[in-house]
Amino acid sequence: MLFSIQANNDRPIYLQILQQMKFAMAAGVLQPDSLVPSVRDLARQLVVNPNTVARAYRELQGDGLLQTVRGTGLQITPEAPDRCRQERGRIVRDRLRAALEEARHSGLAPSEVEQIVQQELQKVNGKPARGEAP
Amino acid sequence: MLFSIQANNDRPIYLQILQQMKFAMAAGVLQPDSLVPSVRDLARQLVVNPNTVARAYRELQGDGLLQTVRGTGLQITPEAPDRCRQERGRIVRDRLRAALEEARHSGLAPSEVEQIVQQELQKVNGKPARGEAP
Amino acid sequence: MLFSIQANNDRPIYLQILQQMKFAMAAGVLQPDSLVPSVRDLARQLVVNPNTVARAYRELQGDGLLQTVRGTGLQITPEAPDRCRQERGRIVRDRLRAALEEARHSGLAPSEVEQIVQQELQKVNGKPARGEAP
Amino acid sequence: MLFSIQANNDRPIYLQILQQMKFAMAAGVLQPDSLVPSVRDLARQLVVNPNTVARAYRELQGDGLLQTVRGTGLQITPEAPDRCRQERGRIVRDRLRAALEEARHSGLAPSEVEQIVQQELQKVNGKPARGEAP
DNA sequence: GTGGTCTAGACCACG
DNA sequence: GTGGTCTAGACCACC
Repeated sequence: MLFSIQANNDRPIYLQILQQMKFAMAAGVLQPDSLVPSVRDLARQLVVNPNTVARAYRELQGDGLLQTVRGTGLQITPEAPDRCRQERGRIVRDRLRAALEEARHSGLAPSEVEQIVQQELQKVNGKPARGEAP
Repeated sequence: MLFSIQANNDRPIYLQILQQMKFAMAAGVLQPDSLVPSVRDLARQLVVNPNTVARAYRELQGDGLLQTVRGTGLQITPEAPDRCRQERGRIVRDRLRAALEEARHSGLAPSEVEQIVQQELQKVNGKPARGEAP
Repeated sequence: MLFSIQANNDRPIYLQILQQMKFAMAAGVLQPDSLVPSVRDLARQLVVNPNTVARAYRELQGDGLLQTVRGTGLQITPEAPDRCRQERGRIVRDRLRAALEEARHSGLAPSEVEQIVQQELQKVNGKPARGEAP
Repeated sequence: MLFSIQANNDRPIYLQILQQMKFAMAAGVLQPDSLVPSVRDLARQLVVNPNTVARAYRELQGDGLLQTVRGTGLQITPEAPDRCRQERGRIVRDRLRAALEEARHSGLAPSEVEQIVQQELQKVNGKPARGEAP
């Protein structure tokens, strides 16, 4: 399956779908000109309301990453992969920067912050996804 | 005065106040037994709705970090510094972990993520990037 | 062949076909008693779904502009040219009026609207704007 | 009242709201920093579902013409008037051009098209709004 | 009070 | 079958 949704997350479901689609486009999992899963199908897969999927798709249209093919479905635009690769880096960098700035302003010494970063970095990298060898 | 509020931030104002007060308590900027600014004063200073300050204070009371002194104001509890120092580390760590996990699932290679982390860490610590003078 | 279809246009494809056929009948490009291209042929030519062509033809039948000739195809009716000539004027007038009314309600001054109309009229008629050579 | 909605129009209600707000911003009827009517209020006025209004507002946010002031309402951005003035001209021009190009390709002679344009232009301008003298 | 999110379900146009 | 629009109503966070 393409995506995983966490309903308890503080981030809206439609944004989770949106971002995961962008990441998938950046990674080449979703190719230009191909059709994304239909609103109804994806809604069934993710066990969410079709309107929620439609909203994510609508925003992706607004971003120029999807376009409608009438009566057929939604198609990934040619520009999508490039744009998503760029945005992916930006998203990741921005979120990391925000967390680091907050840490910096917490009163913790830079060395303490750095230590935490290294610890968490190892945890995250050492936590293999989908049963990879550790 | 103490805090800086970003109204356009995605984080609620009352949480910004709350967290910055905790950081100040952890850092010793706010000492036990001393009084925090009145709701109205702080609201005027920060140019926010008094209800917003009141909510932050209410939660700090609920956490046992502030206590009412009848007819006088809100006082920082003796336990506040210790508790805030502990919580500070937890907050910083949690936010960093979340950002790193998101980076991990973005499709970027771990080496790329690490590179971004190092770059941003230097920026935040004020160390010069690419040979800039400090 | 006859028509040009813009799939990304906001107007439905079947209506584009329909209207262009009417215009062709009005102009005499399509003559009474002659046969229109088969659904499949036209669909291939225009690279659209045969259902789409079929729908346009169906509506033209409903309008009395096409009639079936059993085992042979669809034939242009004797009344078609007259009817299309009349309708052509109505279509053009209606669309122009709608655009002008919208312009009227945009808050632009009538003189500004008129200026835009003149400019676009010249462009469309191929007349040179601002002293360009024709 | 600010706007008038035609439910029978072929254009979606949320787009009618959207465009009329843009026109109002362009005309200065809606000023920067002021709040637009609340979703619920406008929905009541127009007798449409609040979600429909919310959708129009959401798209205006996406265009950078509105911004949320949390717990307070939606505010017109400083850039809105300029952007809307520009867009107003573009919208009006585009729609007129489309209608004129269609007229041009209808098979009508340029002189006939021009005649229709002049007639409709007079009608539209001669139709005074809100009881102006003719 | 405000906007934001989500669900449920209906209807329509298009292919 | 597809997406698009609209309605109705619920719940939430924030101010």
